[in-house]
This record gives sequence, structure tokens and C-alpha cells, in this order.
Amino acid sequence: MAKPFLPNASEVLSRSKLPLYLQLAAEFRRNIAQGIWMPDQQIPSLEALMAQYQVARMTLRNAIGILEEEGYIRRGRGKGTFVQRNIPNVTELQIPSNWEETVALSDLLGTESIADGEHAIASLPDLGMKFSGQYAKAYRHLCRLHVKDGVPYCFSEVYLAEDLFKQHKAAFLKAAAASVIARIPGLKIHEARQKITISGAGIESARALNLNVDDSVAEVRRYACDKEKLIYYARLEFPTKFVKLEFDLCP
Amino acid sequence: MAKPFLPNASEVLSRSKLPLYLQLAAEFRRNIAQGIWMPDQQIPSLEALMAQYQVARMTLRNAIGILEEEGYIRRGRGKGTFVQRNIPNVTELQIPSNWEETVALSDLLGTESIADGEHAIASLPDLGMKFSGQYAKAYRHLCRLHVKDGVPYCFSEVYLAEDLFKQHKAAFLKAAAASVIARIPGLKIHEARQKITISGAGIESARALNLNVDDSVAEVRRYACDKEKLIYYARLEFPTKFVKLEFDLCP
DNA sequence: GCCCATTTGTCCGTATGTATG
DNA sequence: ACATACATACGGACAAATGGG
Repeated sequence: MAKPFLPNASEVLSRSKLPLYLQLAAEFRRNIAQGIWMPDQQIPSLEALMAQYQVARMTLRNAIGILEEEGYIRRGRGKGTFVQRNIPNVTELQIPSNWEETVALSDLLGTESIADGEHAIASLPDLGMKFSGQYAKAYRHLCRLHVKDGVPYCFSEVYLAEDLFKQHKAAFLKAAAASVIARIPGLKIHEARQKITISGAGIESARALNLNVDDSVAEVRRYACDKEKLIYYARLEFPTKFVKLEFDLCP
Repeated sequence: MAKPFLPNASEVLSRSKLPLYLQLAAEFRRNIAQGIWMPDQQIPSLEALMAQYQVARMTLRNAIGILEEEGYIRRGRGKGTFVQRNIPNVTELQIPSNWEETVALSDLLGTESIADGEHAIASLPDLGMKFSGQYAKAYRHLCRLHVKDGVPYCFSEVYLAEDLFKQHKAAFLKAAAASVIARIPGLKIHEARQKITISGAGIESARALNLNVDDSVAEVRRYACDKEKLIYYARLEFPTKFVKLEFDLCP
């Protein structure tokens, strides 16, 4: 149990390239989310916050102005600043952890095409996971956006075995791939794996998901095989503000 | 399959508060990570990139300068800019998905104290998960940093049932809690759940984890019960650059 | 060696946003 | 509200190195 060296708060705030008032806004949003600043409670005065964080008054006013726009707090001349009772909250989406859940989520979301490949391609990008099975001869590439109640939840690049795609082209162009695969008679999934990492949105996915560039997204890579070959590979991006993963540790 | 409205690239880049050159650096880093820019290949010239992204030459130079510092590319006057062969890669950490893995990870990481509560407290913060069992009378709060090879991997706030803590105080102050709990004779875990979400680092955790404020972290909330009561609750933060979650979808 | 197109490196002037006191 | 300082972003001009004919 050593005592680690830690930089002080001012150093941490100044080494980031993000504008100071946005860093502070993030910290205050956190204070509310974690219940350190409770609903209907008054938050510390500007004087107190200036002393605590060692920043200028205008910087704090800018930061708090953001929280006010977002509806987290209300300010009153001479009264002070108070946390709102009803904090706006987001619908979280459980990332599937088995094939059934994958299909169920696919059924739930609407599908909009962004760019569909017109031709088959010969090879897949790096799976990022162990896979020692067989690849199909050719794949079709689809790029789409999945939506729920008009809100974009998932940007996806899907690769489907060409022969399978051709047999069910209309269905694959209309719905999420896992939904279609699950309803093909006689087709059984024998192997499927998934790897989740967190990265930043690129320009393309930021456009589609209505995010800023480099906003964090959960990147899900997923493949499925039938008895013989890899028939499905997808790289999905979910905005992390929607992402949740909950499970029993004692199954 | 509707055609969604999408803003153009310039709009996406300008609506973010993050400096433009940092957004571009993120996009380029992504191009390399995803194999769009391959090792030893020349990337587009400044002229070409200026046309593609509609930004000034100096802005691109700043962006590319960052990638050069990070060792992703090399530049040569008159020659062009090339992707490096050996991309620096990070060690990913598998987030545990059952109690055994939780204990195994705890065994792996060193533990440094940041702030240990001197006294017992009566109540726990909101679990963020369903739990209908019994709480213990009092809990002890510990705040620590978990390290591997000198690199901070995990910031944790742990709450332990007071009686259990008092019985094994020395052990709990020296090692990660799950490690200690797993080695207490006669103690069996009957229920344990975990919920993972992604949020931004606060000032405290950014200090400890050597991150910037609002850098994305995986927030893991986890509890465990013995036969009668909730004996362990933890809120953990992992820098998302280390986080990986891989599993079989057909168990 | 020489010219030339290409590409990166450097510098200037200006405007805007951020942060301080 | 103001004066000041600094980083960001733009557009332009020119220098320096490279490689091909």
C-alpha cells in the first residue's frame, strides 16, 4: 500500500486541451450524476468555487451556463444556483452478450442504408479476434444506421457471405442482418464471438450518430459462422452515452 | 431503408468545441488503426488533405505533428509522410464477467491507497442496479488505485461490511478487496452483479489514472453478498483505452 | 549536373475564442 | 465591462529537400 504521487487539481485541469470551462462543466455534471450535488440543493457560490478550483469568475460562469442550458441547474439573481429536481436522463441500451440477445436487439432497431456495396469483395478487414475457421469466397459490404424512435443508436458496417446475401437480398437491405439470419430456415449458427472496445467516433460515424468527432463510442466487432464458413462479420459503433452492460457474476 | 439526412464533414468538424487539429489527429489515428492508411504507405499530401477536409494547411500540420510525436508516422521534406511500421499498441485488460475472473484480476493488480475512511458509515451510495436483499449495518469506505507494471489501470471506491473489514483489516488495506474476500475461509458468495457504463473522468479520477478530465472511463459498479447480507460494493473506473470485453456469443 | 514538379517546413498578418485579473 | 495574453485557425508567400527526366 504505497502512497502514489498525484498531481494537484490545477495541473490536471490545465494539461488538457479541452477548454477549461468545458472541463469544469463535465466535473459539475458528474457531481450531479453521482449525487454529490443533490436535487433542490444549492451549489457552492462562485467565490467558493473560485477558491476550490483556482479559476477565474468568468470561467466558472461559462461552465455553469452550460449546465443551465442543459437543464441541470437553475440560477436566480441574488438567490444562488440550485440543482434541478428532474434531471434529463437517457435510455440505456443493453449490449447483447449472446446470440439470442443479438437477434432481439436487431429486431428492435430500424435500419437505414448509408452506403451499400454494389459488388462482392474478396476479403474481410481484420477481425481483431481469434478465428481459425474458414472464410467464404466473397462478401458483400453494407453500411447502415440503426434507429429507435428517430434517435440513431448504432452505426454499422456489415459483411455478409455473398451467396447468402444474394439469396435473401431484399430482406438484408430492409432489416438488421442478425434479424434476417435468425429467420433463414435451416441455417444454424455454430460459432459466434464478439469483442467490445471503446474508441473515438470518426467523421463518418460522428455524422451518422449525431456525435462530435472523437466522442467516445463502444466499438463492437462480431462474427458468426454456420456449419462451414464465416457468414457474418460486423463492426458496430454505439454512442457510449446509451451503452450499458449488466450481468450476473454468479451464473 | 430510408435515406437519412446527414450533415457534411465540415459541419461535423466545426460543431465540436475540441480544437480542429485535435479532431483531425483523432481521425488520422483512426485511419491508421483501421488499416485505411497502411504501414509504410504514403498518406495523402497536405494539398490533398486540405481539399478533402477544407481546412488550412497549418491546421493539418498541427494535426499530423501530433501523430508524429506519438510515433504513428514519419515526415520527410520533399518526400512525403509515411505510416510507421511498428505502431505502438496498448495492453488491453479484459473486464471480468464472472466472480472468478474478478478475483483473478484483483490478484493481478497492485493496490495503492488514496484515501481510506477512518470510520464506519451507515449507508451506501445508489447501487445503480436492482437489489432487493439485506444491507449490513455499517460499511467502511476505501479509495484506491490499482497498478500493473507501474501503470495505473483502475481507480476504485470500495465499501466493505464493517464487521468483515475489522476482522481482516490488514489484508484489506494491502490488497484488492475481491482477492481478500476470496481467501476468507468459510465465506461464500451467493449473489453478485455488475453493471458497466461509460462516462467521463472527474478531476479526482483523472489525477489518479493520469488522464485528462472528461477522458472516457469504463465505470463498473459491482456488489457481492454472502448468505445474508451485501458485504461488498465497489465503483471502479478503468481508462477505456485499456478496456476490452470479449466473449463467446454461443455458450 | 540541371531543371522541374512535388512535398514538407517556416514565417507573417489577421481574426476569433478562451482565460485571467 | 475592460484590458491583456495566449492558443487556435485562416490564407498566403517563400524556402528547402527529394526524386524523375
